[in-house]
Order: sequence, then C-alpha cells, then structure tokens
Amino acid sequence: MDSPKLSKSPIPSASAFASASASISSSSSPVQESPFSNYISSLSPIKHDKAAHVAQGFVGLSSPPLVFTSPPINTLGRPQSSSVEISQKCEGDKKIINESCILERSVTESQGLVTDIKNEDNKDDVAVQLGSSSECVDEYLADPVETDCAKSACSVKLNLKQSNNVLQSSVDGLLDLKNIKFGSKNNVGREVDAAQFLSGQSEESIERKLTSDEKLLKIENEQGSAQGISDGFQKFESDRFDLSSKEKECKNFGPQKDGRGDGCSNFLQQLPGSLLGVQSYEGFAKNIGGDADVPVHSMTHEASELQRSMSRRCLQFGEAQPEATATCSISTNRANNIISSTSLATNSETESLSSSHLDLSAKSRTRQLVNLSQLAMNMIPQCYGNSSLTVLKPSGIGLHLNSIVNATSMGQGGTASMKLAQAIKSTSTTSCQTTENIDNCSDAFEKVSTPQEGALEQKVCTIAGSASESLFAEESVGFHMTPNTKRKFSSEDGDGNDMFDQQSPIKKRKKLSNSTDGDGCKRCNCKKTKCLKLYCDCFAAGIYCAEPCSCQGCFNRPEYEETVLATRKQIESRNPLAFAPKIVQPVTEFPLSNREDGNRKTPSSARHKRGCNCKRSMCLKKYCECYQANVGCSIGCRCEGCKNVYGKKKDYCVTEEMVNRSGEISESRVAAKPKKEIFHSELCDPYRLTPLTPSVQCSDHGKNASISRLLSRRCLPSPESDLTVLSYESPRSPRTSDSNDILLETSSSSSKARELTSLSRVQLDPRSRSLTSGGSLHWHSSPIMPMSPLNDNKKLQGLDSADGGLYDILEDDMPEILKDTSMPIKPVKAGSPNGKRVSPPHNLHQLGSSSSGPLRSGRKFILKAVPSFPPLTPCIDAKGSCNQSRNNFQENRSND
DNA sequence: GAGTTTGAAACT
DNA sequence: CAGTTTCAAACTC
Repeated sequence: MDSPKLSKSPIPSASAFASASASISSSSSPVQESPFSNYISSLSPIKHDKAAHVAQGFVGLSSPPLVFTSPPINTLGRPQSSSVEISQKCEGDKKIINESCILERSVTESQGLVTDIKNEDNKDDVAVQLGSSSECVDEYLADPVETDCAKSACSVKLNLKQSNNVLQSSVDGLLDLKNIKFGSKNNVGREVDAAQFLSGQSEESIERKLTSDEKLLKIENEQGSAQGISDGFQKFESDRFDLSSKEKECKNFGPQKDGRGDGCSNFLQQLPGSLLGVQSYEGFAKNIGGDADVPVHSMTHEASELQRSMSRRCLQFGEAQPEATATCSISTNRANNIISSTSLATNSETESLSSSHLDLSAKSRTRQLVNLSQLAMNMIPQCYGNSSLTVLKPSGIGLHLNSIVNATSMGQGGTASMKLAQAIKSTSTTSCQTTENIDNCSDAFEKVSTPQEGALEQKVCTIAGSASESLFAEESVGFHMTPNTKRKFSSEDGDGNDMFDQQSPIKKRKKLSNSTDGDGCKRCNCKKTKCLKLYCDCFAAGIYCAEPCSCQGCFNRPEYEETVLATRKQIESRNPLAFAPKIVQPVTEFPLSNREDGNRKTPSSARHKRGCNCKRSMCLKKYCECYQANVGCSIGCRCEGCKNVYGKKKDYCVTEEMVNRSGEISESRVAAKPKKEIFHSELCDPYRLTPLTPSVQCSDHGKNASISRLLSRRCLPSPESDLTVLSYESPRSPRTSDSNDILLETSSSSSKARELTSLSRVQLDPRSRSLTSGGSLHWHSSPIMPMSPLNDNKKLQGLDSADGGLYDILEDDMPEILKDTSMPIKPVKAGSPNGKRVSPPHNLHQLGSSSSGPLRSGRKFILKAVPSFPPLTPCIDAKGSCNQSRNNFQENRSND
C-alpha cells in the first residue's frame, strides 16, 4: 500500500483518448443524453479514470499524435459535423461556434487574399473576431511571462497601439462594411481591453470589471475566442520560427505586430505568411487523412471555446465565491465550457506539438492544419494571459463526476482536468525531446502547459467559487517548473507527493479553511488514510487531491491512478453508492407547470441520501451532513434532538403525514409510503434533473433558459456549493420554506403521479431508446428513497409486496449483459460500510423489511441503465465529460 | 495553532 | 447488525 504502482499506460489508446476527447468536444452536440445514463456514469469513477488513464498514456512517445485519434472520434458516434454544423445545432454555443467558423473562414480567405465575407449573418462575428484578436494579443503580450516567451520581439506598445487603433485603423484586405461591423461590435470589449492594458491591471481585475456586466463579459468572451485563435497564429508563428531561427521569428513578428496596429485586417493579410509556419502541421494533417477536416473544425471550435473559457476563468477567478454563486448559472456554464474546452484545447495542443515534432518538413498546406495550429497556439496566449505558472504537479482534478455533491461542474471539470493535466504532462514530456529546437519548442509549450494546468485547477476552484484558493495556489506555487522538474514530480513516489502535500500545510490549511466554506472547492487534510478512503473529501468526491490539499502521503493522485481506481472499486463493491451524491432532490419540487417559466422554487426539499446520525450537534453544526449540505433532515435521519434549520426531521414526517391524508384512493398506497411517493414523482418527472447527478443536470440544456440556468447552478462542484446555490436561488429562508415546500411538492407529485406514470415506465424500460429524464431514477432507487409506487397497480403491488418489488420488475427486464457484470448484483451486504446508512430508516417500516431491497433496486437501476445509453450519442456542451463518463463506463463494463 | 468534539467511515 | 475504532473535519479556546 505504501508503494502503489504507478499507473501509466505504456501504450496509450488513441481511440480511447479520442473518445474521451470526443465526448468533451461534443459539448456542442445537440443530442441530449439520458440524465440517468449520466448519473450512472457518474457512479462509476472508473470510467473517468480510464479516460484519464488513456490521456496519461500519451506521455509515452510511442503514443500517436492525437490527430490520429480523430477518426475514432467519429466512430464513437460523434457527429462529423463541421463547426458550422455544430453551430447550427447548438443554440447555447452557437455564437461561439460561429466565431470559430468564421474565423476559420477568414483564415481561408486571407490565405487567398480574399476578404469578401459573403455570409452577412456572420459578419458581426467576423468583426468581433478580428477585433478581438488584436486585443487578445495585447493581453498576451502584456503579460510579462508571455512577453518573455515571445522573445520580446513583440512590443507591448505595438499591441497597445493596436488595441486602441483597431477601429480607426485601415482594414487592409477587408471590406469597409466589415470594418464597420467590426468596430461597432468590438467597441465595448475593446474599450475594456484597452483600459485594462493601459492601466496595467491584471487580467483578473479586468475580468472582474466585466463581471458586473454580463453582456459585456459575453462580448469579451466572444472576442477572446477570436483572440485566442488569432493570437494562436501569432504565437504559433513565433514558436515555429523559433525552431529555425529566432531572428527570423523576430522579423516576422515585428511586422506582424505593427500590422496589427492597423487592425485585424492586417492580421488577416499576414495570415498567409504566418501560415508558412504551419506548413509542417499541415503536412501532418494531410497524413492524418481526409477526415482531418472534421477534427480540425472541431478543434477550431474548441479553440474558441477555450479562449472564451479562459476569459471566463479569469472572471471567475477574480470573483469571490459569493459572486460566483450569484451568477451561478453563468458560472456553471462557464465552468463547463471551460473544462471541456480546456481539455480539448489541451488535446489540440498536444496534437499540435506532436505534429510539429514529427513532421517539421511537411510542406503541404491545408486549411485544417491552419486551424489546428491555431488551436494549438491558442493555448499559449491563454496560458500566458493568465500569467499564472503553477507547478505541473499532477493536477488534483477529478476522477469522475460522482462526487458527492461536487457535482457536475467539478465532476466534469475534474475529469477533464485530469485529462488535461495528463495531456499536458504528456505533452511536456514528449516535448522534451532530443534536439535543442525541440526543447525550445517543448519549453514554450511547457510554459503554456504549466500555467494551463494551473489555470485548469483554478477553473475548478473557480467553479466552486474559490477564488482565493485558486489565487493562493497560484501564488504559492508560482514558479515555473522545468520539464525535468515536471517529470521528476510525475515520477515521484507516494512520498514525493508530500512535496506538494506538505507544502506549507498550515498556510494551505488556512487558505483552505477560508476558501472552503461554501465554495465547494473542498480540499482534504488527510494524514493516515492516504486519501484513499471516504474520509477524504477529495477521494469521496472523485477528484484527485491537489495543491490546496494538506494531505500527507497522498495517493489520490493521477500517478496512482490504478491504486485510486482499485480502491474505489473496492469501496464500491462494498457499497455501490459510496460515491454517489449524498444529497437528493425530490423532483416534485419542480412541478411541470412551473418548469416552463423558470422554476424558482427552492430545492429545499433536497435531502441527504442517507440522512444524518447526529447525536449532539442537534443538526445545527457542520458535523451534521444534512446541515452541512444546507438541507433539512428527513425521515431517513436518525438524528436526535434535530433542530436543523433547513428542516427538522419531525417537520418532514409531519408533512408527509398530511400529504398522505390528502392522497387519493388510488394513491392511498402511495400515501402510506410518503417517501416513496415523493421520490416517485422525482422518478417520473421528465423534467426533473437529478440534483445530485451533475451530468444529468447539465444535460437539460434543451429546456428553456431559465430552467437550464437553474439546473446549471445546481451543477456546482461541491455538495456544499451545490446546495448553497440552491439556497441562493430560493428567496425564502430554508426554515420557512422547507415544510411548506415539501408539502406542496409532495402533493403536486401525487397529483401528477398518474400522468407521469407512463413516462416513468418508459424511463424504467431498459430497452427504451433513451432515458431522457431517467437521471432521477438512480436516486429513486436509493434505499432511503424507495421507488414510489407507480400508478400501475401491478407495479404498485410489486413494490408493496416486498422491498424488492421494483427490483424484481427491473430484474426481469434486465438485459443479460447487465446481469452479468463484475459489479455485484446481489444486494449490498448489510454489513457493508454503508449498509447502515444505506439501509432504509428504521422507522420506515413501510419501506420494506429488508434494507437491502431498496439498495438492490438501486443497483438494478444502475445496471439497467447502462445498455440504455445511447451508445454513441454525443453530449451537448457542458456534458462533454458526462459523455465521457458514460463512454468510459461502458468501456469499463465491457472490460469487466 | 493546539486541542477537543463530532459524526461518518471503517472495522470487528 | 450492532458495537467499536479510526479518521478527518468542524469547532473551541
């Protein structure tokens, strides 16, 4: 145990990686996946880990460039749609996608010296991109580190000048019309950038400014996308030329910068020249195959998203948790985008790097390549722009989404982050090759990667609203690690981790304590468990420990992926729900009628999965998990003297009684089992998004904006944050709203139970094509939340007859494939670690005599859901990791 | 910052 | 399954 073996896959699976990448990149895919499936995937951290594992495998030189993985992506079912197509499909990210598309188009045009943009709709976007590109460069150059990396060839002044003059500058090669549009659109963001640059404020500061105005922010983000691309070009050019001659690079850079002063048009004009540097990439791309187009487009899109994410990240970074919470929906979305885009960008980066190393002599030129290079380079400015150099230690970001509560964002982020970190690591390692030039190149990339990783971590933290923490990490570890150093770190044994773990633990802890509360970016302080037990918050949340952690001898790190996975598996074998979210939200809380117009109801009905067992804290302190999660105690709690301000257990029971009394005859049984009923509604509710299933929540993008926003908020990383967000949404105080909410919600659910029955049935049917809202199923199967009886008397009886009623039903329908899984199908042992907690409340006689019954049901659900996954259905936007999780889950299953 | 309290997790 | 131990977070001083 003390020396867990390293888990590096010697031969990385390109296809696997591609699939993971595809999952993430598919964030824009309009196809929604079943929330249930998401949840399922979330339950199995192994999947994510696998993805991560694959990513790690890229460390090896033998691993093929990511570019090669593109085809597999398609095979995974990812629509081979160009960015344009994506943009048409995805409403949320449409604009961003358009940007990338347009930029791409612009590039193409510029290559041919054709500046005519035919698509009027896109003109604005183009303009924005053009304008922002220069700005991005400004920021990038403004950063000391960045400037340094740029060989000082690029004068900051020039950039400043450029940013100020963009509007007035002549638009060589561009139509006047375009210029006009461009100017009008970019004014806001430009002003901001200019001010920022002039004042010399940090990116965060600027971003903070933008926060006040969401729109403004949006604009900037959009610009950022374009900026990243254009900047990427420049950077690429810089690096590219650096390989051959620094002087040459300077030469090229100089004019370019000057040209930028004249506006984006100049930049475009120079693109053809810049593209020369991309030749090698192009050639490489050609080798890749005809399908390169798709990946490239995707990457372009990703690049833009990445850029945007970075902007968002900065914003979030600068924002305090409260603020983040306030703009929860935005933040969440951002976080998702950031994570997915970041991961993608990272992949791209890796690809680019690999390609550059592999085929420097290639001469063929393809547009796709250009895009690729753009994307790859895009990473640089971003990283530098953030100006944060973080140790390239194995990122502490997540194993999977299960997380307790650390829901979605974090979960996704975690997964993506992990992948990113690994990809970065691999990139860095790979970069460090023989030739000096290559070293230089790799160095440059490393500089990028390092901060990138840091940025990612920051993002994760930001997602949780832990700006301070992020800053701390950044500052405390703000040194640039050399490739060797990185390697050293990555190869260090468990004790080596202590280097990070024990890095001024006190300081960290202090910081942690300050940032932990409410931000959801929890970090552990484990000393004896090596962060491989549920005691460890990080481990329990399915994320890797990171810098903020003060743990000792930590094995919950990417280096010990296998150990982590094995441990998790072991724990899951004992209690399949061990890593499941702890807080459940009854669906009833969101009546259908309310959903349409943006439900503002408080998730006050959320309850702890297993309930608490407080004896002395009276559920008034954070010792109480219910209280800590900002949820009221429920019938499932065994607490004594409950005074939970979010809802007393007693009140909860009373409410249920009232509901039962008012229940209809047909629902009498339900009334007899209030708890079931409540969760049944949850189960049946097609709109319900499992609060605990981040991925599920995130999958609701198809709904109206308000709903999506609401749901997104609930995707916050940590249990605490998650609930906090929920609380925030509620104008009412927990205390006053709780009981009433429950009552109303329960009643509502009862009345709707019937009409939802059919739907629920469909969802329950494993053969159904998709479990659209099935995400809520998982928890319904939770022991504590037994499935509520369905309208169907048959099913009702089945449920009533025995705790395993539902289970039986499911079992009958369970596909063979599910029946035969490595996962123990038999009910969890009563003696399982969680057995106590998982088992139904003692006072819930109606729930069944056997505590294992409900649990079994839960397991069955999980297993059943697997085949129901739309195998290759890509997730849309924020669900990238969710898909990944699902895919991984499937993969893992098959392996098992 | 050290020590205590608390309750979940793990163990028996 | 209940009781006990271990653990780390929360809390107190």
